[in-house]
Amino acid sequence: MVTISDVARCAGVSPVTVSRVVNRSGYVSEKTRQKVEKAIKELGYIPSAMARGLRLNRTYTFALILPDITNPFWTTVARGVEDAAQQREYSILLYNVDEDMHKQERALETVLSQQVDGVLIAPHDGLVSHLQPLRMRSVPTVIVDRRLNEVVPDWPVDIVRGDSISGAKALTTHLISLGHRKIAMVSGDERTTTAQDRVMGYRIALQEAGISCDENLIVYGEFRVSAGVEMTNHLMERGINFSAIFAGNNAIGMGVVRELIRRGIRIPEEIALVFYDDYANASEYFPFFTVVTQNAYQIGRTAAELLISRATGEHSEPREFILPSRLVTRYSCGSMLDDHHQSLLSLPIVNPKDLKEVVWEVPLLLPYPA
Amino acid sequence: MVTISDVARCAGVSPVTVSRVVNRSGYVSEKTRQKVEKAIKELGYIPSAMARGLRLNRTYTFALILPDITNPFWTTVARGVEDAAQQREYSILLYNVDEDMHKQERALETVLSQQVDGVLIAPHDGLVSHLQPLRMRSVPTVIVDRRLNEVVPDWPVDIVRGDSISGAKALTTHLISLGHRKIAMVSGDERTTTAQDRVMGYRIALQEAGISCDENLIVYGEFRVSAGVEMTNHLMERGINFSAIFAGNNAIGMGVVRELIRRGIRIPEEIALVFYDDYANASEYFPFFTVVTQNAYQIGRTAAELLISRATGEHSEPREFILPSRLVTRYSCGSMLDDHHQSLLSLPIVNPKDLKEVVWEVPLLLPYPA
DNA sequence: TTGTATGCGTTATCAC
DNA sequence: GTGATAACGCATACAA
Repeated sequence: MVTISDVARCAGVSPVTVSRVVNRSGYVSEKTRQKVEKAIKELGYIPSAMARGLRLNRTYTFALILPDITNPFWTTVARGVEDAAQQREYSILLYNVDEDMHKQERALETVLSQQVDGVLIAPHDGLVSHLQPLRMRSVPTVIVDRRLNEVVPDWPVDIVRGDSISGAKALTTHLISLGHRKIAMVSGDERTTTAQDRVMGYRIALQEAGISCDENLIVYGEFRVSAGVEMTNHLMERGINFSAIFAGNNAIGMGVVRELIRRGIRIPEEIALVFYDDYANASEYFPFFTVVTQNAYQIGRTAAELLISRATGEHSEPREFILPSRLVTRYSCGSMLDDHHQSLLSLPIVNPKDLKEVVWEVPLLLPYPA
Repeated sequence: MVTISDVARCAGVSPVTVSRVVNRSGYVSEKTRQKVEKAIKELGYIPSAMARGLRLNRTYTFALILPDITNPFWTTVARGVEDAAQQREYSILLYNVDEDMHKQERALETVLSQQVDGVLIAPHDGLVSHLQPLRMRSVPTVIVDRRLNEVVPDWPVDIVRGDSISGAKALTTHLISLGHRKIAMVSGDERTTTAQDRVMGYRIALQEAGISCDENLIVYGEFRVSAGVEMTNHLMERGINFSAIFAGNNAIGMGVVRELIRRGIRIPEEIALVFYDDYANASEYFPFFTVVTQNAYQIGRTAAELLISRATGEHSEPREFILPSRLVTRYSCGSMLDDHHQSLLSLPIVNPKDLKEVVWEVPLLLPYPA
């Protein structure tokens, strides 16, 4: 390996001078600079980020801890994070933790040993205790698309997320406005704050519509396609009566679709369906369900930028960004469509030319009482 | 920050002893081990991976350089890589390079400075010169889902990929067997070896069927949805005559679908469509096109395991793994379906219960002449 | 403008 | 069994 000393020897100067040239710090005469640069090129010298990091206590690396890099929502978040990081010369260490607390703990431990400059994490639950390692060592942290269940006055975490409560309320209200009264909520893991918020939004919508909430209609599982299949199956097997399904996230929604299709149940004629978050634009190709979409790319980008700003000391007080969501309905959107489009409801697939795409900016309903 | 010396002081031993306890190396008496372990716990000591890396010249980190972490194929590869790495306590540095040679170069430079133990890369093109930095510093390297255009006797790179030639040949033959003679090839960037191989397989299939290849039917673009839209548009605008489209990858395929739907062209009645690689199981939900799928997860997993094996010196001679692909056809697969299923062709969407799913292991056709 | 000395946190080597 | 010493590659404080 070519080190700074090799370059120094080759250029006939001291290592410090090479360092100064590389980092553009301190005074270096034009002549020596050129000598040094020539030597660097000749030897193909590349500074060791590790040695530099050890010395400076800065690695220009962030950790990105996600539940599932296979889910289009999270990959788009990751893409936003990566773009912002790359632009500012930061690298990203990726950890996939599967909504598994054990894996999350291991990832956190590893991350601490790596001395990253910051952590972007979608924590499995809202307990601060599970992020304790980050807090103790005051690692700059941004929480992505989720939130904490507690207020932590002495730990300045930033949060970038959508407003799941208002999004879920919008979806539920949409279904109610179409005449649905029995709406099944097929949710993800109850411990995640997004699952909590989406169920909360669902309850609020029902309450405001004067519909009593049947607890049998609320099912918790995992944020995965297979869980969507299983939960749908479970509901059908138990013979529970409902005319619409609210899928707690995009993967669950795809599972619901799969199971309903398998059973030969037509969407939305027999059972209507709404998703939280689209699934790689599935709603565009398969426009028989309605989605609330968050701008995942922007969430990722904003989170990374915020982390850079915190890591470089540009801000220190905690910040929370709540990005807007949109309700997108392309079909079965009776309450929003005119008669002509209503009549399309009986068709299983519609030529998009005949479709009116309705996009509705979901108003933020914050703050909510605890 | 708590260092090894702090622990040593707290336990009343020397740093070396602490190191021995942490790494289970050398002899340590049971009594001191307990003292040290108590001190570690009390102080919350976490070894610095950086300092250790500097000393050992090993980071337990791999770089994963991908074209597009938003594409379900690559995310599944990434997932396989991550799983294998996590299992062996390796971390993954993720770089997204967008089939952009400039970004790839920057990523490589960064990666070298990080002193990763190995690199997993889907190189933009097959030129060894563009991987020169890795070769010069003999960084253990595995090429993922692509290959090199040159033979490099003195650089032992491993390769894990599918056989795009045979896969593309199978897809093309499938179309030919359905009666198609004018098949448009909507390919990705001509510089990537997968694009080259898939066009090659397409040509071979035509040739074997005695169909002359109309060069106007071959279009090159990017491996993205938007490019799929544009290329389809381009073909239609130029009034070129064809009855089927071969999409060079999954994203392009989704673009083709989007544009055909937009134009109100029915798939496959008016234009048949095949994809290379599925798109998040799109073919399952939307079973009117045929795909060749690679086991992306296995590709990623195998690649990571291979890299671990090389990084730990378990093997040194170059290896190439060619994983099998499958042709999956669920609809419009006239030549493979019986009359009943043939009759389904006129329906735009079919209840999967009525569908015969045909999965065909694509035989490897290697080796091919250069 | 350049160089010397020092230390970042760790572990291999050798001595006791 | 345990400890002192040196070195990994770099950048800072200080001296020249």
